[in-house]
Formats: sequence, C-alpha cells, structure tokens
Amino acid sequence: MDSKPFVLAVVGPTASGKTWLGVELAKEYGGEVVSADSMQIYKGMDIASAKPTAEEMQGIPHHLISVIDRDTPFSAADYVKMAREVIADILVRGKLPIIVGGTGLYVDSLLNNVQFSEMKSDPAYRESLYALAREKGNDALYAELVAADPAAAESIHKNNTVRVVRALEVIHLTGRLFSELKAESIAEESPYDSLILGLNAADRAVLYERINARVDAMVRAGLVEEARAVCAEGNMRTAANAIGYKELIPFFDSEMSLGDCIDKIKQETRRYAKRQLTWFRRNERIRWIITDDFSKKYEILENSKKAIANYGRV
RNA sequence: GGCGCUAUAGCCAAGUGGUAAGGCAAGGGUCUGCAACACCCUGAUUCCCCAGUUCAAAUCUGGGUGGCGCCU
Repeated sequence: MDSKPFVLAVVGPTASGKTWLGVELAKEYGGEVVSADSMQIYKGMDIASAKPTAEEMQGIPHHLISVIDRDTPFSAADYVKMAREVIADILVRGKLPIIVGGTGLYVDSLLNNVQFSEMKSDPAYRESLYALAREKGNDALYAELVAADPAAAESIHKNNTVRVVRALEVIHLTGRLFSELKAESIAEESPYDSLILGLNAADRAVLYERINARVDAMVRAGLVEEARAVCAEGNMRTAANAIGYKELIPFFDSEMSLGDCIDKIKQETRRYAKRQLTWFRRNERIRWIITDDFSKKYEILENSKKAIANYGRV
C-alpha cells in the first residue's frame, strides 16, 4: 500500500468530456477539481477556453480557473507551484483532488514532480539571441547551443528557435548545463500516488464532429463578441495564443467571411486535439477510457469507476 | 451548334522533350519556465482517357471526355 496521498487525474483531447467526467467523479468520491489548463487559468476568455459553467460544475469546487490576469505572464513552473498548494489544501480537508485538463505539460510537470529552480528571465539576452537568429540564421543560433551544451542541442531541433533560446538562457542564467538541470529536475520522486484516466474516442472522426459542434455552440454563446472585446483591449499576450480569437481577426478586418473564420477555428481546434493526443499517447501510465460514442455517459462513468476501483486507492 | 482556353496528390499549383518544385489540408512525431506555444517527419512508379511522333512525352500531334469563357 502506497502511503503517498492519492490524486486522480482526467486528461484527454479538447472536447472529449473531461469537464463532465471530472465533476461526476468528484460527486462520486467526494472530490474537488483542480484544472490543468493553460488558458482557463486566465480571467476572461470564458467562451473560447470552454470554461465550465456554474451549471456544469454542479456545486463542485473548481480550482485554478480564472485566477490570473490576462496580461500576467504564467508558466508551467507557476502552475506546479500553485497546484501543489491547492492539492495540499484539498487533502487537508479530506477531499480527493481531481486534476482535470488538457495541457499535457502542466499535468506531467505536476505529477512527475518536475523541479523548476528559481530563476529570473533575461529579456535583453533573449532578444540578442533572437536577433542573432534573425540576422545570421537558425544555424548560427544553434551553433551557440552546440558549443555550450551538446547534449541539449541533440534533443532540440535547430529550427526550434523558441526552445534553443530558452536552453541558452538557462545556461546563461545559471552557469550550468541545460541538459544537466533537466536531468536533475525529475530526480525527486512524486509526492502523489496518481491514477490518470485518459478520455478518447475510438474513432477520430467522432471526436472531430464533437469539436465542430462545440465551436458552433461557442459562436452561439457569443464567442465573436468575446473575441472582439479581447482583441480591442489589446493585451493579447496570452489571448493571442488562444484558439478562437486570432482566427477571427481577419473577419474583424473585413478580410474574410465569418463563416470562413469559424471553419478555421474548427480546423485549428482539431489540430490542437491531434497534438494533445500525441502528447498523451506516449504516457504509458494513462488508463484510457475509450468510447465510440460520447453520448454514452453512463458507460463512460462506469468504466472510469471500474478503473478507479481496480487501482484500489479509493 | 461554333470558336478559344484548360485538365498535374484531397485542394491550390510549378514544370513547355530528358526521367514530377512548392504551399495548404491530412496523418505521424518531438516537447522541462509563453505549451491552445514552438518545431520535425511523411505523400504522385506518375501528370483526364486513347492512339501517334521520338532514343526519350506531363510537356509535341490527332481523337475522345470533363471544366471555363466567348459567340450563335
């Protein structure tokens, strides 16, 4: 018997029914939901990020949703720190923490107990690196990393400027190798005993139909107005990344029809789901709950409960 | 009905006699501080069909079929 506190997690691609399942399981086992979503963490953006409504929450406490201002930078490191605190609090109250979200990096960082050391950013240095890439090309930038940390260079593609710059920044800031710090970061054992449930469709087309339908529902719920307001506000730092806003800009600028922009949102959402699946699929610890029909909620819930019972912690 | 143009991967598209660019979509994958981010990999034994010219045809010729435009 593991003495570490038990934590349940529900992951899966967007529109796979994580929100619903999380709430049902919370009702069943006396749990509280801890969101693991890089967009829902921000205030506003309610429709685009598909935040659960009060009705969907059914009175179950939800944490780490709408807690950060849109113009505040936020990272996986910040997430892990906050989530640990929230989880500790839930455990103290004798409830079951249920992590629900589609941001793979956040879930993995939290459950694998990735250690993010305290370090500041060096914007000027970063900018100098980006300038190097712009002026002399990706190869020149990459050469810096190859020279500084060959092991790190091996795992980062030369065209992935964002990652190459980050690795160099870490080395610059700490005086240590990025590859070394990375290895050390997962040295500590996870403080949680976790069961990860993964929701997915047996047939990709079924998931895609669901996504399309949900985007239409978002539009009916006022996505366009929300996007107009967020775009007008200007502080797009975070929102600029969210699917559902940037795709509408051509419509606001009268360069594309609304219908075409909405189709684009659907397409980007489908691609996002595909990337999420790629991320989660490689995690062998995930206990997949496969359904060929998302409307068979009873079946999904029963299969989930069976998996939880099998695990034997609650 | 006549004349002109055109037909290359799911879509857009280069190639005009020498052995099928590229982009998008799709699929697969990577991922440790912006992750709904960023990045990588994969595709036509074949160019609408048939016949011909040629050592060699997606490229030239003839015919057929489909599309577009103009005319009657």
